[in-house]
Amino acid sequence: MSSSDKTLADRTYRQLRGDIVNGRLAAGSKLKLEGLAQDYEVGMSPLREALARLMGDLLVVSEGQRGFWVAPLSLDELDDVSRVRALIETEALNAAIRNGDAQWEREVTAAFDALAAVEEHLPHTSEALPPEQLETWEARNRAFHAALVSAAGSPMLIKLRALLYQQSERYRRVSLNVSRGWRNVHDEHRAIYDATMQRNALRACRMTELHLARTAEEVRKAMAALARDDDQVSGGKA
Amino acid sequence: MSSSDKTLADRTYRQLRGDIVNGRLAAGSKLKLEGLAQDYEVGMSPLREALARLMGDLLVVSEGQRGFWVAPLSLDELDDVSRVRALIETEALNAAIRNGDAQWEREVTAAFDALAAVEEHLPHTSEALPPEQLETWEARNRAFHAALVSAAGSPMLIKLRALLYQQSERYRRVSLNVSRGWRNVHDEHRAIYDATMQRNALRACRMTELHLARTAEEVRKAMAALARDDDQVSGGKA
DNA sequence: TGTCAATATTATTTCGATATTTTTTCGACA
DNA sequence: TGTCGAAAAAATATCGAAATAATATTGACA
Repeated sequence: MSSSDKTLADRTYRQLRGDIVNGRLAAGSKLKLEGLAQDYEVGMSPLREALARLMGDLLVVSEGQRGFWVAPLSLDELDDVSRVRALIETEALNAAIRNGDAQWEREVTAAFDALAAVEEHLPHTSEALPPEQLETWEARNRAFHAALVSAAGSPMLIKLRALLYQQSERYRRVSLNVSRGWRNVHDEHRAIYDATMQRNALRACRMTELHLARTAEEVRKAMAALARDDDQVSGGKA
Repeated sequence: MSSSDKTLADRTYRQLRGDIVNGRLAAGSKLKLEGLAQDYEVGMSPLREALARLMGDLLVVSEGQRGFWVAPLSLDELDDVSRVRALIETEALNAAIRNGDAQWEREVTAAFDALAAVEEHLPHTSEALPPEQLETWEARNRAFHAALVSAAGSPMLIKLRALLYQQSERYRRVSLNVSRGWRNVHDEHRAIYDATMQRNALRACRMTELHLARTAEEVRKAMAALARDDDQVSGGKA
């Protein structure tokens, strides 16, 4: 499938990662090895190798001799991830605005335009979004935020940012499955884009912080609602 | 060996990690699977699982169907790691000084005292340090820096800090094998400790930045010297 | 009825061998 | 002599089953 799928372990790693991030594999659920091996059509070796790599991405947790689980999501971790992501993301954006050349500007603009094309006809009401359109938005949102910081000149900062973005994406997908109303996220993206193009690092970082904080707040509400529902359900059964 | 060595893969992961960080496995060297399996007395499955996890720690790199290598060290990456580490470490220290309670103060003090006990009779001259004493210093230095930020209240910040500390340690060990002179690193540790105990976050962070920058500078010189020697050697042969 | 231990079951972990790919070697040919 | 390509060697990647550990079940006993 992907470019660097030289081995089965690579392919399985990517498939599992996608299924965890988009929530197809539920947070906290047990990963039964035999079942996974059948689902992904691989043997134990590449499967375990993929799971070991996912531990490094903080998407999977394990306990010796007891197996693997999808890393759980929690309100506390949401706050933690959001705060650290804001730190890393603003640091990277700041550096990118300092270092970025004309080529970078073109790439950011292209990514922004592609994202804008999807966002301009997002439902403002609480309609459900077709899954295919959601995936397009996710991909372009990811590409836009990645393009912004791509000129930071720091591979390590980029790497940590990618890790944290992925964590955030997991949380965001939860909220998209609960409250299907889209706040005007496009205005926030445009504010970041404009400030970046004006090389106004301070404003670009402030707008980024605001953007991340608002997203986190939305997720927090969705998770709190979910937790209430779960309590009701499990409470009703008990 | 370690506490959580429930599986062979765990044990092998820890052994390999230690051997990479302390330089026993040279940076950039090829990791031949059969040889490693014999050295560590394990089969392919736990070995590959351990290597996959080390990729997440940025200690091992791989290329599909071509195997694994110890992640290389470079001057560029040294700068990158040092800068990002300073960012994370000061953020964490700042939060710890804000949040730390009396128990935290006691732990930091205990870690500092233990470190001081080793550092006070370090050779100021360019004597070589006995390996056993070096390992003691490494362990206590790690424990001191970990204790400082332990009250940051942010698991993610702590996790990223640990990753970056480990990267730095790899580089530092290079310089310790080249220039065996110890600068007065104890004064720097004491300055950080004192400022922290006075809850002077600004000063504590400044002292930390200085400490990290000086260490990086020392490593940079050592690596530059090494690179010159290597050029001579490979140049002489070519 | 409740607890505990022995047993059965299920799941994870590991090994050894095989399949596949890459790298090296060697010889034909220009 | 140098280059190209085919065959041999070496190394990686994968499978399937055996070994090991954790969990669930059962029945004896208090």
